[in-house]
Amino acid sequence: MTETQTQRRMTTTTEQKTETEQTDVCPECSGRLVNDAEHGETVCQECGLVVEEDEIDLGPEWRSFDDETNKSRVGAPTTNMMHDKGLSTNIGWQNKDAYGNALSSRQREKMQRLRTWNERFRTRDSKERNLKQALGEIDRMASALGLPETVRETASVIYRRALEDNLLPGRSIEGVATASLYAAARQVGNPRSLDEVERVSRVDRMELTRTYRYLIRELELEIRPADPESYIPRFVSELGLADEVEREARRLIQDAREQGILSGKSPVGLAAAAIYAASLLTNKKVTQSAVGNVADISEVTIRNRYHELLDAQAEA
DNA sequence: ATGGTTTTTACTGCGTC
DNA sequence: GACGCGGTAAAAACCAT
Repeated sequence: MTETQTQRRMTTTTEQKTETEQTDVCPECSGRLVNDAEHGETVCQECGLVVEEDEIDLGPEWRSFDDETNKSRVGAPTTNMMHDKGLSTNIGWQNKDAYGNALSSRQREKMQRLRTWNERFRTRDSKERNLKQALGEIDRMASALGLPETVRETASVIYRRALEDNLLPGRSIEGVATASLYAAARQVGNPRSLDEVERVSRVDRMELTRTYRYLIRELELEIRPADPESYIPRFVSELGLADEVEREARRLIQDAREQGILSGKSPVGLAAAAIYAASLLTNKKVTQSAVGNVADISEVTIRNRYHELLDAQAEA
């Protein structure tokens, strides 16, 4: 591109004061990149390549509505650091008016009342936002895990209780939401393993288990160890196996339970092993690794468990 | 923190298709 | 030779104390 062309382009754009120069260069043609804040784009001056789109111009509005001198609307850019994006009202603590003069005692009392109310509204508002975000999160994870409505409702009840009891401070909304969902799924007998929950959550396993334990303790939730049987139907259908296999697997678990072999072993592992054993007994064989995959259990564990299950079966 | 239990990882050998 | 399976040893994770 020649000098004159560049010049011409520049003169047409310099009027737009919102446009700012950048030091970056175009990945395509090495031309100069220009940030066009008005359209929310970063474009190349040479070839017109749009590098970034959908940025939001947080600056004052360029257009003026009334007289030509006032070209901004009010307020500072918003920030995500505060729950209300810094848009709420703050009332200063000093008993001075806008000019720094002391207030009369009557005025002081009034200001005190205003502070109290403002604080009340603000915290209520913050709780509501908190809840909204958490419930959205619970909903998202629940659908990702294919959990029914009842689980979501239970989860949101648990979350609300946590919020009411002020269990949130020091913990992330994400974490508590995830733990609530995990607890709810177990409570209603439609459990998901920690692995599965962790996969759809934004928090890591440590935070999840820690928060979960905390919730159980503080809210005194009664949650028994998950029943291996409750995992069986889901895994069976994911493997595309017949109902026959499911029945057989259930029977194996029940027999084992009567012999007291179940305690201490991971319920998911037992379910997986029962399915594998059942597939052998019914001649509908699936591989250990296939079962292991849908259940997130190692083949070794399946081997160990299914031997025990078959032994227990022989005893009975 | 610690120790006991369970699960996982990695590796090896065997039989089959 | 790849695959499914069985077994083992050592590491890692989990849990109650």
